[in-house]
Amino acid sequence: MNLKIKQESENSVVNLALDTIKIGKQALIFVNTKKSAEKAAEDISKRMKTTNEQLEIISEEVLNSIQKPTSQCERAAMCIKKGVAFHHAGLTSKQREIVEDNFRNGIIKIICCTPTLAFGLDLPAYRAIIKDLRRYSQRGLAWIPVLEYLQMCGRAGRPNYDMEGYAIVIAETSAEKNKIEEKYLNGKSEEIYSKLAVEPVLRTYVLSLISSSFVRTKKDLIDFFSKTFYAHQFKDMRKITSTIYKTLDMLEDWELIIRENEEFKSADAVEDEPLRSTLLGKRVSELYIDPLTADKIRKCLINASDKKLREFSFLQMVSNTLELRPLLRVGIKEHDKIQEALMQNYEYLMESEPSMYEPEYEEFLNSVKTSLMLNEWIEEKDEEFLLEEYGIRPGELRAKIEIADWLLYSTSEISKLQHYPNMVKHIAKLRIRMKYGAKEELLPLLKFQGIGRMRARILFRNKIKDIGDVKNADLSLLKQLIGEKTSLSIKRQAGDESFLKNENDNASLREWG
DNA sequence: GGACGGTGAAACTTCAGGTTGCCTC
DNA sequence: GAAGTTTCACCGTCC
Repeated sequence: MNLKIKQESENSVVNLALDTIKIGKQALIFVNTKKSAEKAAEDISKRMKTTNEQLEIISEEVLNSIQKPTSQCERAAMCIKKGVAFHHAGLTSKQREIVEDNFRNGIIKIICCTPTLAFGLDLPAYRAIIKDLRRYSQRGLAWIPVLEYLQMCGRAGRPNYDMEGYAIVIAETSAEKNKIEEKYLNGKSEEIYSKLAVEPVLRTYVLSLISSSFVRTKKDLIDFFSKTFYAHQFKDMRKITSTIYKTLDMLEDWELIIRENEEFKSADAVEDEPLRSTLLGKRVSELYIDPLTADKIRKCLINASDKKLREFSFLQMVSNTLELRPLLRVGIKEHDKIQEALMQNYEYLMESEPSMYEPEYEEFLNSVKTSLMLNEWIEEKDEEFLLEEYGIRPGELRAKIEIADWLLYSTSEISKLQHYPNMVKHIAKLRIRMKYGAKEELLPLLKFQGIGRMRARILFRNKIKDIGDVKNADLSLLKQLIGEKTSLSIKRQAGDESFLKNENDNASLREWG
């Protein structure tokens, strides 16, 4: 099919976007990095002359969706004012939601996005414009899987609105055009491979089968796997069996399962060997963390018994797990700085530092950087600071916090089972601090509903530091500091009923630890 | 002569995403 | 591999 697109600029993506808007339609533009999503959105928005009231409102909303807007928020807001948005994992979930909703209702015309939008989310557009079919990988730039290409094309055409939809792939050269035609337009999509073979998945699965008593013997376990898609695809049952045996050995080493009878131990051939999970194994399976992570936590707790601990200790421990990957990367120029910070915190490490010459050292340093970043967060550094200093965007920060929190909770649970009850309190505090990004001194104030790190800090600065202070505080001062509604609410939560007029306010103090 | 500023080319650097897990109101 | 960023040499200007 031949499209005639007016060449308003040198940039074919911009031209396509402008043309789409001109014919009154919408487009999704797929690119391969967050940065280029932002750049593309900016380039297009610069060419848009008009804005409207609705867009102004959405733009404000996006700008102010976190307490203190970051440069990313400002950039997003600027674009949206012109009806163009970018969308990637660096936006907060609130911002992403705003973009998605307003694309659906037609107010936003163009979204420039990373592959986020190709999967899962149902966001169709008249045109799906695919700018990049190659993406950076270990071996340089690599062509993306055909399946992914199909996913992106699948966004073209909105079932209830348009009779048709177009997927447009941009090729820079004719050689590229040929390659794209051959690989994507006429090529076959890849086979789907079972992910069960991936080690972390396999060991998680094996543990869960045992701890839920779904399988009771080695034989049960092998039988189970022989019926999976993995086995069907892989065919070589002998190899699978040996992998599973190795997994069992690991789980036993990690004290997550028990092989009940000693006599079975020596004889691998005996398939009736009963399998049972330990108490720890059962809990780990319920917590749904990687058994390897659970083992790391357990060992760190043992190590920690004769150590001084700080927030950094826990943050580094949870950072250096598969769950938290990808970690923040230590750039070439930061290397010395991070190394130095590590030296300063060395005595607080719960795990032992790998040798500088081991391959895992790089990832270890990354975990140090990641934990330093989380540490800054709980010291009340704002998102813009973290973006500038650590290159982490608000959305990514939130994602990391959520996973780290879950791992901290798991650590707390494991320490209960392993008889380290004194850890529990520390971790509970740390979790709250991480949730709010607040220093320890704000903890009492954070118990109030409607009070986050910002308001708590304001109150604290004005010598209102705990529930008692709130109770005794002058209401007019409170109103000045944090507004009328919140003031009345926290007065009530503090048990000071003397001002009470607002019967509808049922907020009560948050409870924890 | 030297400090400063602007310019452009060369040298570096970096690069997508995300499901459930738990509990506590 | 390519886009974006930093570095650096070079040149002109002003004091």
